[in-house]
Amino acid sequence: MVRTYSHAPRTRQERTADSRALILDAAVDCLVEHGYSGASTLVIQAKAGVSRGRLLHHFPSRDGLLVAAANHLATNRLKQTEERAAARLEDAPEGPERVDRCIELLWTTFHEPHFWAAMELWTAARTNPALASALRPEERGLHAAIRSVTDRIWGPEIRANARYDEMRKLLFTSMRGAAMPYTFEDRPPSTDPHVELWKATARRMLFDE
Amino acid sequence: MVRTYSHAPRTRQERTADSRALILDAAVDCLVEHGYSGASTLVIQAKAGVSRGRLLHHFPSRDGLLVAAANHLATNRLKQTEERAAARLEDAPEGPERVDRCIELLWTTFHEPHFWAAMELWTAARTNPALASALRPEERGLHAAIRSVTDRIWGPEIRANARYDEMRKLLFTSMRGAAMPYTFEDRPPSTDPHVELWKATARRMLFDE
DNA sequence: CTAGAAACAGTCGGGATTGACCGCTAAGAC
DNA sequence: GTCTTAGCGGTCAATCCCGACTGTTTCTAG
Repeated sequence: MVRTYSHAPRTRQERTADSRALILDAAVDCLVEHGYSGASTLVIQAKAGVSRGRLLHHFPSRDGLLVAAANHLATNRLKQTEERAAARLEDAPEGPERVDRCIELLWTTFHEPHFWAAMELWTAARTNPALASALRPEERGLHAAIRSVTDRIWGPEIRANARYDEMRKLLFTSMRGAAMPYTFEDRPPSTDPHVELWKATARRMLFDE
Repeated sequence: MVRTYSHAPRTRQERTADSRALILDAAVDCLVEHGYSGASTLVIQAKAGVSRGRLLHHFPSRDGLLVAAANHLATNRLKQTEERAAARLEDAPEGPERVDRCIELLWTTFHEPHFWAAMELWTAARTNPALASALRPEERGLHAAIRSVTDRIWGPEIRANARYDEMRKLLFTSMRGAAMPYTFEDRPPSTDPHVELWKATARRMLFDE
């Protein structure tokens, strides 16, 4: 069957950009919904609502598609975190009371779709060298960006603390480690006992002594 | 082709136990080598060196096999940790010097094959309810056991410390979180900068103030 | 000792997945 | 205006994987 293009006339650049974004968004969604092994090209193309030809034209191999999805995810994840941070930063208090708010805010970023998508990619990267090479530089940049966002969340006052850097690293890794079991636990992460632990530890590290 | 059994005569119980162990060990190996999606029943049966009939007789479905592999892994992981701990505990000093040794020992458990196998299962469990249900009780038991092993590693002196429990939880989750990026990083985990951070933090939590 | 079930061995069909491929349309260079 | 090529649409062959199934041997209960 032959079908004429129904799109409004567009430049090639626009078309390519649209197609890629459409497909990559779908790929990330599928990663979240079905996991790495369930994110087949067929499922992705269905989710994106594109033809097989269109998908394969832009991403000739599944590996390449998922590598691109990894990069796509990194930039999006950062953008989202920045927006969210900006939104919740306005009425944030200073001093010790700010600690609790910050920890709660940071903890939420560890059970969002983007986090799970990233985890799928990390896990898959362990046995997929192409994916690992793609992830390495991307995650480095992302990490630096995450750090700057985190710094803004905590605010200049806390950031000036001598123990701030240690606390930041410790909480970041601890939260990631605590988030993992929620792949199979179904209770709400917001009630995680670690939250209180983090609050107490952060307060002690920053304000005691 | 018809082939007579070449095995020495054995009871059914023994045979079943042998077959299951053989297959489950292979399944865990495949999980480590090829990841969850690469651990197909065909690959596992090849690794185990068993016929298709033998594999399917004991594990009629791939899901069931991987669920069983999860349980198998849990018990083995614990056993191994206990042995290792016992071996390295003998000449361990007491007091602050013990802290460094303990942290190094604990950190090694986060880049062993068993850890990666568990991570594959956790990740897969997120989009696989059957696996998630199997993991939940198993991990609960494992967690309790891990805790008791950890307690013995730290020793009674440190364990008596008021902040011990907080420190233990914090380090455990932080190590897990710090271990994840090593799916795509290829530098040696033993040089991870977090190690120094953990040592400093633990010492301060336990002995300062 | 004998029946019946467990413990295999090996084959096969159905379904899913991947990427090659052929053909067409429209964008953009000249 | 024409010509080249990017951007698709849709089909197909090859492959892989899972689990059903058939047949055979060994254990074990009675």
